[in-house]
Amino acid sequence: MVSRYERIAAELRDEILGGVHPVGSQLPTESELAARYSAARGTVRQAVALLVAEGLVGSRQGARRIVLGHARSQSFAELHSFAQWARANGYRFGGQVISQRRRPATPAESARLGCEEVLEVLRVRSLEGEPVLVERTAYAGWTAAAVERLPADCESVTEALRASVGLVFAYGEHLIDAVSAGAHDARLLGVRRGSPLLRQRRITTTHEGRPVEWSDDRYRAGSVEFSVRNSIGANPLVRQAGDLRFGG
Amino acid sequence: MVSRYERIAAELRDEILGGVHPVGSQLPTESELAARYSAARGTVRQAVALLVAEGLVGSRQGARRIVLGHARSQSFAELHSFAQWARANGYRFGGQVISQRRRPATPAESARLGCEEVLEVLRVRSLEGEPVLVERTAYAGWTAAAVERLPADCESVTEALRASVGLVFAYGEHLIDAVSAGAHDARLLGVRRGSPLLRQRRITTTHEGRPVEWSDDRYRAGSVEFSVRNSIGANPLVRQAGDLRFGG
DNA sequence: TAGGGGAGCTTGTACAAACAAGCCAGCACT
DNA sequence: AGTGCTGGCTTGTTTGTACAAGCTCCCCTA
Repeated sequence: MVSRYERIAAELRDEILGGVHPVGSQLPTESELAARYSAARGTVRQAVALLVAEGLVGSRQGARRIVLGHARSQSFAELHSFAQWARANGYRFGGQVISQRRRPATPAESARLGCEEVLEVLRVRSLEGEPVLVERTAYAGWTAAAVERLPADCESVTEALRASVGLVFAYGEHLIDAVSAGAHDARLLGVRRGSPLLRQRRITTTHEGRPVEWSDDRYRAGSVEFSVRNSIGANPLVRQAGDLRFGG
Repeated sequence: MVSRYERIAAELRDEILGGVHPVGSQLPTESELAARYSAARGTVRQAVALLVAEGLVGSRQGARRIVLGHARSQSFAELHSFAQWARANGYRFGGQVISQRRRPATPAESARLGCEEVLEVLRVRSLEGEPVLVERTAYAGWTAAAVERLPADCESVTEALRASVGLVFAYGEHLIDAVSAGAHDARLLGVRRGSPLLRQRRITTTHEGRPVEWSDDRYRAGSVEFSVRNSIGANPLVRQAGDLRFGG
């Protein structure tokens, strides 16, 4: 059972995406929406707050809310899992484990994952038949057995782990930058050495905040891009200085 | 005057950042917090919701809330404005206009900005004395006069426009990918041609949803990275397929 | 005609109350 | 020892009310 405010939000979102409320137009007031849906104003506020968080609608005190855009943010799962993202968008995709082995954790991994042994997995994933992503993942030791049981061409590791051992990836932190393709990456992706790659490093944790994996994903340039919407009120994406050695 | 829930959120955030609530520990319950601050439960919920949105705290129905991390997300202004971000983090920075001219809008610009003439500005920005960013911005025609009045070494265009003509950058949409440095970019940034660059294209609008600028910013690899936190509930960053020509 | 002052509207904040949904520890039972 | 269940605890949802803050537009005035 979805909650009332989620259903109202979905209905409004459909109206926006369907052109009932064009970009730049004003949304109905909270009172109007409350009357239309026979809901309390607070419930309508929750619904609209979702759309604001998605970047679909702009809001500020005193002024009517305005439709900002048509595109829709997708779910955590789609950002987290290549397979779920690709499937939700109707792409043909695949994946293949290139190598996999247990080894002691490096100091950095030990700090991030809180364990002494990791399972290192190297995967290549493809989109529409083209290899687009090299994924180097270190799984925390306590998950190694479950990961090793997965088939080498497992489409979605996220879903497989959830189904097999009930492991849920709940929170993630992502760092995004650009790097140059090394010889190995270049061969796996079928690009020239030195080509630009879009790198997404991420650490994922369970509901309890327990780290599960630390991954370094490198996308072939032009294959994938990240999109973020924000507003003056709040936004989640942050710029950070890299490890440039200044003054050197 | 900041609101009650924002002050409560700030206090809780300080406690988390100060180690009163270590990573992995449980936050006090809503009832406890409500009692401590003599506030209604709803107000406390608003405060905690802020921390959840920042990715600092994890939350799910039935279970106590858990502290997830120590780092804090910054504001829209810091993502949007290089100057505000750099200043807030204590970096020495600078900027210089390389070229600037009015010209007719390309079809793409016309569609995005909704105008027929744009002001094209090429800027280079530096961090700690090193050039790190090439910024190619197309300002909508109606802002051209105000932008042209700015000094060539204007530190923060955002702040200057706000101060001079009350123009507020309220909403943004950003696309992030990696590209290869062309000859021009390479010379401006002092890197070799073909080096990887982190590209952030963005469109910015006013409160009313009126487009102000369309910008293509290219960061030298290693100088800057983007960070995003998300949870299974909601997240704002989205992966998109680029313009890879499939099956070619 | 240009500008200032409100009036009314709209969103934001805060409180209170009740119930629903989900988690977890401890208990009883096998 | 392990398993299943239950009751209490905690967060999520919904409604209702009241007031504050900020925006818009109209009208009045200079």
